[in-house]
Amino acid sequence: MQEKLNREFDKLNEYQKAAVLDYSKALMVNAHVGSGKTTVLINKIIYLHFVKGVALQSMAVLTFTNKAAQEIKDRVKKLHNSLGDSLVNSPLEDEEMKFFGTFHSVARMLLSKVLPVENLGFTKDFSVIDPEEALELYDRVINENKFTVKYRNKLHKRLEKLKQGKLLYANMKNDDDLNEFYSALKKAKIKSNVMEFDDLMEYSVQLLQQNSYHPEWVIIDEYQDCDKVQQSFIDALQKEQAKLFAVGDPNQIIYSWRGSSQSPFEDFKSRYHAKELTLPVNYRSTSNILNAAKSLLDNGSGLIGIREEGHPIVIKKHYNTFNEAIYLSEAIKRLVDSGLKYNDIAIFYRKQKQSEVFREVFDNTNIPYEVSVRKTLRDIPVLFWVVRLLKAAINNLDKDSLRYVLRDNRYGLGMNDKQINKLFEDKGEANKAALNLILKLKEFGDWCRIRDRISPEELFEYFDINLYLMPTSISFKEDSDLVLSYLKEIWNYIEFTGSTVFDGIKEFMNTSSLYGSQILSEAVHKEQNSVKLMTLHASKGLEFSHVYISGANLGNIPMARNEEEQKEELRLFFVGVTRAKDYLEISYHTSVEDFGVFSVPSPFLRMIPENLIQSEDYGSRAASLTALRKEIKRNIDSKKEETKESSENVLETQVISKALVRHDKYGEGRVITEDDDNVTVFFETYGEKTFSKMFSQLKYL
DNA sequence: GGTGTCTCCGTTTTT
DNA sequence: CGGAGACACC
Repeated sequence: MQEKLNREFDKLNEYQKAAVLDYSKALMVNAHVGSGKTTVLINKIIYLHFVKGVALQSMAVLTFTNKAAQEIKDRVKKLHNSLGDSLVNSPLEDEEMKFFGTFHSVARMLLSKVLPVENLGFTKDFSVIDPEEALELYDRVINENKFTVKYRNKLHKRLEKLKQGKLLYANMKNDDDLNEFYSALKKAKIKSNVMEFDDLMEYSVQLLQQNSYHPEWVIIDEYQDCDKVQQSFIDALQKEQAKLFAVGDPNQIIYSWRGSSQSPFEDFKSRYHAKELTLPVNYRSTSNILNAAKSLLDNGSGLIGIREEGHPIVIKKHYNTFNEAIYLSEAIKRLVDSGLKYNDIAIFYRKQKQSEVFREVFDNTNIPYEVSVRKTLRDIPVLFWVVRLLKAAINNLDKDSLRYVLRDNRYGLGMNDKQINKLFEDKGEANKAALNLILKLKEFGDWCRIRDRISPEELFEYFDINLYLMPTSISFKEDSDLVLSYLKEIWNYIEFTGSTVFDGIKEFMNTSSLYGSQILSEAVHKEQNSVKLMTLHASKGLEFSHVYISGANLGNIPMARNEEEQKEELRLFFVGVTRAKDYLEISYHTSVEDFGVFSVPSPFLRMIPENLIQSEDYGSRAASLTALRKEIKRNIDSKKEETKESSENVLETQVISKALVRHDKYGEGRVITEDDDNVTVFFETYGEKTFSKMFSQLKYL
């Protein structure tokens, strides 16, 4: 056993090993990009468990996404079982990792299993509602109390601001009842026994502070993304007693816009007197790519590469996204012909909207692709309807779900609010179908209790679900298959937890909004061998052999804003660049229609040293090079006319000539000639030098 | 209730 | 710039 462990730890490099074998009370691991962060985390857990004898149940392992949590659990399980001496250790059960999960799922677990949530007015089987269910609740509370609330379509944002003590639409002529609404909402949530995502964190922090629970170890993945609430959650869990282990990369802070600290690492170190270790070795990228990435960092010297030089970074100028998409579909076909797989290739962009053109062109050119968009149960209406039906069945207090089931006109009964209110008040002509459904919902608990075994099919029949799916409709087969496979998913869970059908469904439904998208992602990822299209944000944590970053224009990457936000955009760009293992291509467009985006390459491109770059003008091989140039110039000029006032700096540096400039290496010099692409500068000590205009780091004085 | 003017905001997004 | 909503006025 000990030998096996040693062999396992010997696979690590010296820095990784130091982080794993450290036994400080609080340790922060500064894990550079591609340095084996997750491997260290897994080995740390195994080390603590087997060497230091810490039970897995007494570790809280916190991640941001379900995907990361699942990966950690899978890998710990695998490593644990491969090390385990079958005489001493039995295979690892999921139950032992019950405090491994996202911040929200661990908070929920604590609230429903450990902490006295009753003190706040909830019961242990409260359910978690997603933002859209919350919106239904908001509507109901506003209507019931006859509140005046303006800007209803931005209510979620307004509430968020309110919680931060700020106001959206601060200059409203006549105030509305937002504050009153907010306190009424709090009460309504307690009455319906539901919590929103934020409530999970807020309430668990509150109760943790008042009660004496803490785990032995708190282990945090991607610490740089912690927002203030998550930090106080860690603090409340730690309680000056639990030991801490956190990994993260300050160069990859890309979510501070939702309220993470500006310097999470410094905060952590001073708060917990934490020791810091570094993982510097990047195994992922060629040295050209890694050096380009380092040039984007303030202090990239800590990052060490081990790979060969590789292909230069290609920077391509395209007329617009459409032209680029055509070019890419050809390029991708060539790559695949030469042996690369579609899923080795990814295209990143700043905004979801940018994916539309790629989809269209790839559809027409038969390139298999997959776009990462947020998918929830709500994106499959039939499943969402069934979920609401089951929620109403297991919780008769959940009037919002009942309303949804009755109101929905595709699968439900298509009733309006007036009719539903009448039904609830026992007035007027009763709708027979509705009464029948309500009766079934009420009796569901008893129906479950008097049976030992219930199959998904029996449940399907009990509610006459076929009837609601409309057997004559075209989508009937598809819909009923979806429902049945979803029910089977629930039954797997019931079997796994060993609970009764009723309790199992209840537990599953109460948490479905926390894991909803995860269930779907497997269905969505059926097409494995496809080109992946995603936003730069979504690319974090992934890697691909070939990466194309599209639309590196000023106003897009970065979206021109204040300095602090620009720094974050640079880190976002850094994240995108460092996803590439072997080949990186970055494009910018000369014709841009988007509001706020300019026909000018991103200033970030000029930060990359020229010697790492191969700059290509797509279409320059065509005969009409000059025509194309002229067209591009016309475009830039017309855009300049339009936006003369709004954009000062970057445009101007390209208009001034015979100007005094400074170069990092050659010092001060004077511009001699300059055209669309190049600048020739005379330096006192070095003579004449010509630079590519887009990428040289000349400063105009 | 209809119409014209004014103001604010826009992007990224996990749970 | 363009859309959504509030507000003022008829």
